[in-house]
Amino acid sequence: MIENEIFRALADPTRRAIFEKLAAGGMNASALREGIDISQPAMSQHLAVLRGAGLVREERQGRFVNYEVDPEGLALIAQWLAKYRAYWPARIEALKVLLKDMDQ
Amino acid sequence: MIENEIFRALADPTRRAIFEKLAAGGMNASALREGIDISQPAMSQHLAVLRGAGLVREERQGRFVNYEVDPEGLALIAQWLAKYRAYWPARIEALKVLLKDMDQ
DNA sequence: AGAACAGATAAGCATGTACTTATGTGATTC
DNA sequence: GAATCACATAAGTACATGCTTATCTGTTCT
Repeated sequence: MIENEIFRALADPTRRAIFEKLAAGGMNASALREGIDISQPAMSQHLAVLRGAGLVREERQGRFVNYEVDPEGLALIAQWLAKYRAYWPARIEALKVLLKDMDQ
Repeated sequence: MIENEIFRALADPTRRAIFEKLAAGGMNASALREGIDISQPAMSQHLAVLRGAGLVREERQGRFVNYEVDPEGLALIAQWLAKYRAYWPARIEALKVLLKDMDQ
């Protein structure tokens, strides 16, 4: 069940920070470390977890490995969230805006 | 940062099962245990975590405590997710449907 | 081929987490 | 008011997790 791995992956604040950074644009593991106080192996391990959850995907580029957000994982979160739409408060205007964006 | 507590709360499959059960309708802690093989203290602890994350709220009713989904937590997940809308694949039709619902 | 570099993997360790049993607290019933 | 019930809290334990240092793999450059 990958849903489990997604939530487990996002449960760690460091991993959410990495993911957020990647959302601004794909980059390699070394570039990702800049600004985040983290060792090389730790970053590698976090990326492996994010990758296993389908939140991130990698692509070898020479001796670098470029990482980028994988929409797959986000889609699964969206699906999970959609199950509980009956409870979303009407005041979440952000989501309405979002829907309009998607309808274009 | 409650965002952290939300994802940590949902990282546990038992807690997600509890939350899902509550989404079908509010009920007390004993009723929640039915069908889920879990001890009374464990259930109580899980509910405390879900409550701390803003995913669930409680209401004393005599010697029972009724639990129900708290939209607050779901709203925060939606907000988190909305930050990455640029990456949502267009094929998530479910969300479009959902937006139409909200526009009504 | 060998040095240098980007990154992954291995192994060990300290802390966190989910459970257990035991007990405490508040409300109801007899 | 004493027993009972619904639930919370305490304390202990086994396992998971995130880190560390050390080492390995794969690629580039001279």
